Amino acid sequence: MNRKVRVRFAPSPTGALHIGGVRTALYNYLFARKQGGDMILRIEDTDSNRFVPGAEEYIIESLSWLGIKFDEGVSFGGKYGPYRQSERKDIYRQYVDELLKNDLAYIAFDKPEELEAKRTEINNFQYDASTRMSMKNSLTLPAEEVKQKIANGEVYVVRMKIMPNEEIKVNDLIRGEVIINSSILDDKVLWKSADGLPTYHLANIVDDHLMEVTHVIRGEEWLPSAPLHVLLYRAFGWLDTMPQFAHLPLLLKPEGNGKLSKRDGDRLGFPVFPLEWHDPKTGDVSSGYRESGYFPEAVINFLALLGWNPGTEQEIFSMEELIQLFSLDRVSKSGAKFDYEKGKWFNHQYLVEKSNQELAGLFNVILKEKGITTSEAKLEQIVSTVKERVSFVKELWNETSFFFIAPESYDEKAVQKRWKEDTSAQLTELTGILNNITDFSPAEKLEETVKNWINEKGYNIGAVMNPLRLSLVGELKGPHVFDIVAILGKEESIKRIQKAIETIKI
RNA sequence: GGUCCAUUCGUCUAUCGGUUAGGACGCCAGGUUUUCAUCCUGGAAAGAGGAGUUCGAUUCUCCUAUGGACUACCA
Repeated sequence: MNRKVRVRFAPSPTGALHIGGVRTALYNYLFARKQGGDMILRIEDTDSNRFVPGAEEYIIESLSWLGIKFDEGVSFGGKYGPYRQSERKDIYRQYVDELLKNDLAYIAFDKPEELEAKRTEINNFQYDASTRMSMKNSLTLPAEEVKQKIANGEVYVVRMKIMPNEEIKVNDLIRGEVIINSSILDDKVLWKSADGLPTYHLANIVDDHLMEVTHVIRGEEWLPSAPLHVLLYRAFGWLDTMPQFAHLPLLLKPEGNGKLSKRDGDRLGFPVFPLEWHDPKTGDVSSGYRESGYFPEAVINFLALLGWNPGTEQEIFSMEELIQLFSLDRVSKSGAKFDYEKGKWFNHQYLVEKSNQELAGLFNVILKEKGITTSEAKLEQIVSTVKERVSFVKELWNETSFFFIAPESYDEKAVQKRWKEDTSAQLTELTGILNNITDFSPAEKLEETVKNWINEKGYNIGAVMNPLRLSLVGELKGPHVFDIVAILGKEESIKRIQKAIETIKI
C-alpha cells in the first residue's frame, strides 16, 4: 500500500518549547517536505495538571519564527481535526471501550496511595500479569461488584492487559530492529481516573491512526514505550497501517552528563528556548534565541547538523538545501552534546551574508533605543566596515559606538606607546591637510593624499597613523582608519584630532 | 536494581573490511591588516578496553567498561 507521507509534531503545552523539541519538529518538517508529505501540529494536552496557559501559542510562534511550516493542525486547520487532544475525549472513549469489550484492557480501582504502598512494600513492584490477580480490578472482582462500584461513582482507571513473555519487535528507521520481552512492560494505564482523560499512549496511537500518520519521528526517550505502542496497534487491529518509527538521539548537556535542560542554559549562559519565555507560574524569564540576536536560519542550520549530516563537507545549508538532502538513515544514533560556540559561528556566517541595508535596519533599532539617529546611507556605510567582525547585530554597537560618540578619554597604554613629542605638531599639520581636501570619499583617494603628505615630509607612517586612530576612536582598534575618517567627515575628524591634541599631555 | 539504546580528535561528525582515519567549531602558531577583529595558511588533537571472524578490522560478532533514556493515573 502506497500511502501519502504524513508526519506530526506533537508537543504538550507544559511550558516553553525546548530546543531539542525544535530539532524534532525540524526533522519532521524536513522529512515531510522531502517526501512531498504533510506536516501536522497536534497538541497533546491530556495532562490537565501540567497545562500551562500560553504554551501552545508559544510553540506556534516559535516554529513560525524558525520557518517550520505546518500543513495541518492546531491553528492551521485540516480535515482530521480536532487537533487538540483535550477536544477528542469522546473519540478516545470509544476506543478504550472497544479494548474493554474485547478483553484487551480492564478496569482497575486501586487508589494511587494503595499502589504507592505496594511499591514500598514490594521491591520492584509492577502492575502486570504476575500481580494483577492480586489487585482490585475487573479481573479479580465479581462483575456485579464492578458494576456497582461504577454506579456508585467510584473512580477507576483502564489498564492495558499485556500478555507476558512475548517478544515484541519494533522496527526503528534509525536503529534497526529493537526486540523486547513483554514481561518487562507493566499494564499501562490507558485512561486516567484523576482527570478522566486518556494517557499519552492511548491518545497517541488513536490519533496517529485516525490522522493517517505514516512516520513517527520523535525523541529517543520514547523508545522504551514503543513496544507498548506496537501492542496497542495490534490490539486495535491496525498493524497493517502502523506508522514507521524513528527515534532521534537526544541533545545532551555541553559539559558533564545528561539531557540538556533549561537550567544548563541558565548556568552556562545560553538560551535553550527559541523565544524568550515568561513562565506564568513562577514569573521566571528565560532567554530565547530570537531575543539573543540569532537569525532563524542560523538556528536551523546549527540544529540540523546536531545529529544529522549529509556526508559531505558542506557546513552551511539553507532550509531548501536541507530539505533536498535530508534522510533519516543519515541521522546519528548517539546523543549530541550541545556546542553553543558553534552556534555563534553559524550566526556569524549568516550575518556576514546579510546585506548592509538589512543589517543597518536591524542595527537602527538598537541605536534608536540609545537615542541615536543617523542617515540610512551613513549607517549602511558604518555597518559595512564592521560586519565581518561580529556574530550578532547587538555586537555592532561595541564596534561602532565611536562613530556616534566622540572619545572622551584615550587608552592610556596606547598613549604611552604611540604619542611622542612631535605627535601634536604632526597632527596639527594633518588637520591642515584634511582641511584642504574637498571630497572625503572615496576613502582610497583620501588615503593617497594623506600618505603622500607623510612621504613628502618623511614622517614615520606608524607615528602618524596610530595617534590619528587614537584621536578618532580613543583606542587602537577598529576598521581601516581612512574608512573612519571618510565616514566621520571633515569637520568631525578635525574636531576630534584637535581635541586629542588639547587633551593628551605627555 | 531492571530493560533498552549508544560509544571515532575537547565538541559536532565523515568512513558503509584495505584511507597518511577526512571536515567543521574551539585551541595554538605564522601571514595579511602599521590597530583590533575578520580573513588566509599551517599545527596539535580521535577509533573505550579485551576476545573472536578475516589475508586484513574503526568498520562484523561477543564480553567488559562507560554514558544515556526509560522504569507515574507526565508527556
